[in-house]
Amino acid sequence: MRLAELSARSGVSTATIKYYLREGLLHPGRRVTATQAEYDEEHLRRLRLVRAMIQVGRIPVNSAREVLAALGDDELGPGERLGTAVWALPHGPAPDEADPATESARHTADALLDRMGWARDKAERTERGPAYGMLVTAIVTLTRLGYPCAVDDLAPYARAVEQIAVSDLDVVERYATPDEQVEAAVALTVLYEPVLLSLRRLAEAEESIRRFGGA
Amino acid sequence: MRLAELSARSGVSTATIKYYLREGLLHPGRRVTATQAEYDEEHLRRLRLVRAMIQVGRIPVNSAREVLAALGDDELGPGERLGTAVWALPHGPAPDEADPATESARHTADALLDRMGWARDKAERTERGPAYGMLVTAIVTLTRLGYPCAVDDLAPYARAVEQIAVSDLDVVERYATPDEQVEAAVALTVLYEPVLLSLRRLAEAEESIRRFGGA
DNA sequence: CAGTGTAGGAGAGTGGCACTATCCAACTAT
DNA sequence: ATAGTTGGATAGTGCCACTCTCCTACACTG
Repeated sequence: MRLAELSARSGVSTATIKYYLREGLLHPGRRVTATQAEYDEEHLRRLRLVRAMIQVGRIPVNSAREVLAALGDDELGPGERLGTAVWALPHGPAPDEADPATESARHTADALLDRMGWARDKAERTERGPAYGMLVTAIVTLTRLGYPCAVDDLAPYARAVEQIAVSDLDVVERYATPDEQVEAAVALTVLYEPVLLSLRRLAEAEESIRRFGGA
Repeated sequence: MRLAELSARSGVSTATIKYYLREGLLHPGRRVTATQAEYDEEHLRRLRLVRAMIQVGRIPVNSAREVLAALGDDELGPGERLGTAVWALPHGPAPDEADPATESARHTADALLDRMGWARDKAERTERGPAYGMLVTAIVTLTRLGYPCAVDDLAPYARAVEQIAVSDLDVVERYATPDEQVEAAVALTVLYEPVLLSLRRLAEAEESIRRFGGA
C-alpha cells in the first residue's frame, strides 16, 4: 500500500506519517521507484501503536522512539526488551535529593514496599525502573501540599494495583510468542492508564454519592 | 508578605507568580501602595495547589482556572462545587459518535457499570461527569488497536478502583468543613494519580518477575 | 507520447502553551 | 539623596507536535 492508503486506513494525515517517518518512529517503506514506497500491514500496526502512545499515552515523540527501538531490538532477550521499553516510558522528574523531604518520602515508599513484599532490596528498587522514583516524587509533592500520605494511606492503593497487575499479566500471557507478549505489555501499560483513571473517577463519584447523597 | 517572599516560600519564580496572577489563578494581593501588594498564607496555599495541578496533574492553565473558580464559588453548595470542579478537570476528547466502534464500546462500558451497580441509568452516566466519556474513548482506542477489552477484562480494574474510592473518601471525610472536603477531594483526585500509576508499574514489575523470573 | 495529476521527500513554518525577559514608574532602605 | 527593589504590563522564548510548501519523479489517460 502507498502512503495515501496507509493514511486513509489509519486515519492519520499523510503529513503526520511523513513526520513520523522522518523521526524514525516508522520504518521507511520498501522503495518501489525513486519517488514511491510501498507499506504493509506491519507499518499499519506500528503506526497505530505510535498513535496510541502519543495520543492516548501522551508520550513525547523522543520517548516513543526509544520504546519502539527497545521493542524491535533483536539483540535483547524478551525480559530485557520489556525492561528497556518500560524504562523509556515517560516518568516525571527524579526526586530532588537536595530536598530534605525526599529523605522521609523515600522512607515512606520503602515502608510501603516492605509491607507489600515488593522489590526487597534497595538495588532492586532503583534498578527496576523509574517507577520507584515517580512514587517518591509523588509522595514529596503530596507532603509539601499538606496532604497525608503515610504508609496507611498508600496501602489501599498498593493492594488495589496488586490485583490489577495480576489481571494485566493474565492478559499478557494470552499471547503466544515472547515478542507479542512484550509488545502487549507495553501497549497495555500505556493504553489501560486512561481506563484506570476514568474508572477511578467513576468509582469516586459513585462512592461520594453513596455517602453524601445526590445533588 | 511581598511577592518576592511568596516566591521564596513556594519555590516558584516571581515571573511565574505574576503570570498566574495575570491568568487569574491567584487572587491579586491586597494593594499596599500603587506599586506594592501584600500576600498572605491563603495565597501561598492556593499557589501550591496551582503548582500541584499544573506540574503534577499536567492540567492546562485554563482548566485549572475553571477548577479554582468552582472551588471558590460561594453560590454553589458543596456537592455542586465538587461536581463542577471535577468536571473541569481535564479529560480526553469525547467519544466520536460517527465511529461505529463507539456504539459497541458504549455497550461494553454500560455492561461494566451495570455489573458494578454504578450510575444505574443513562442520564446519570452522562450527567455525572466526563469520566464515562473518557472510559468509552479509551475502550474504542483499545479495540481499534486490537487489544481485548471485554467486560471481563475491565472488571478487575473496576473492582480495584472501587476499593481505592472507598479509601479516597475516607481521607476526604477526615476534613472537618465541607469547604476543606471539597478542596481535598479535588487535590487528592489529581495528586494521587501519579501515585496510582507508579504503583501500578511497580506492581506489574513485581508480578512479571514472579511469573517470568528475573533477567 | 504528451498532458495531467499524484506520490513522496526535505525543510521551513505554524500554533499552542507555559513560562520568562525586559522595561518602567513607584516605592523602600540606608 | 540615591541605590536597589517591587510589581505591573508587554513582548519574547523555547519546546513540541505537527503542517505547509515546494519540487522532482513518476503513473495513468487519451
